[in-house]
Amino acid sequence: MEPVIVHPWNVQEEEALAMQHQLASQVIQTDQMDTVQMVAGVDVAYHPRLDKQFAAVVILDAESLDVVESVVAEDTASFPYIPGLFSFREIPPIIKAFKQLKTTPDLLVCDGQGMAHPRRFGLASHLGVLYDLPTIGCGKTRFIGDAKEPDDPRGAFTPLIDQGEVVGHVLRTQNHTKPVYVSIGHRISLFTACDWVLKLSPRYRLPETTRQADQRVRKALTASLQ
DNA sequence: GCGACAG
DNA sequence: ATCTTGTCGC
Repeated sequence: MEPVIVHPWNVQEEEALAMQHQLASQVIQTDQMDTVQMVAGVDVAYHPRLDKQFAAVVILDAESLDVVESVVAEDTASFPYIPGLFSFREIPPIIKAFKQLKTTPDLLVCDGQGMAHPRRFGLASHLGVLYDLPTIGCGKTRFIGDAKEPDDPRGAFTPLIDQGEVVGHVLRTQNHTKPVYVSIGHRISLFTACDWVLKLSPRYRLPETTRQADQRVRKALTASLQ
């Protein structure tokens, strides 16, 4: 599948910032999704030299959580890692992987933030707008905002607040386990996003989508080292 | 100026 | 993200 929006990636920091400001206005913060049957997960891994990168996209059956399709693409990173401009480093290889996909997902879960971002346009929002897909940001660690520690039971959450605004939820997906940072990517509400993260994390801290994508991308990376 | 800083 | 040894625990 191809993006519905195409824009240059060989940009400098200043232009990338301007693009984020412009594209952020297109993010939809309410549920605009059909019945979710296919859920996608995406992840990127790096060669020890940090210029070679691999992206994996997996498609899971939303009910059984079985993997029904997976693709991997290799690329050379051209944009440096700059906090706040993460998507300009990771999306190019992800676009390569998406081109190989036969299945169109109904929802995409990303390893990183959505609106929990300085300009409310993290990786998940960027991918959502580019592909016009409902997306969720599910990060392993905090990027911006402050929050109290959520209570013990799985499902408990606290608001993640930045500049007086709720930009995400700190959500506990397993009892006595470090919580994850959930935020709106695109075309979904924060509460629906948390419901999906919980549904996709029946056994482990991270959603199965992220785990499966991570597993495949690591395998591709390891194979390339031999 | 200093500290923080998705992956 | 990746480099790294052991270690504690289910």
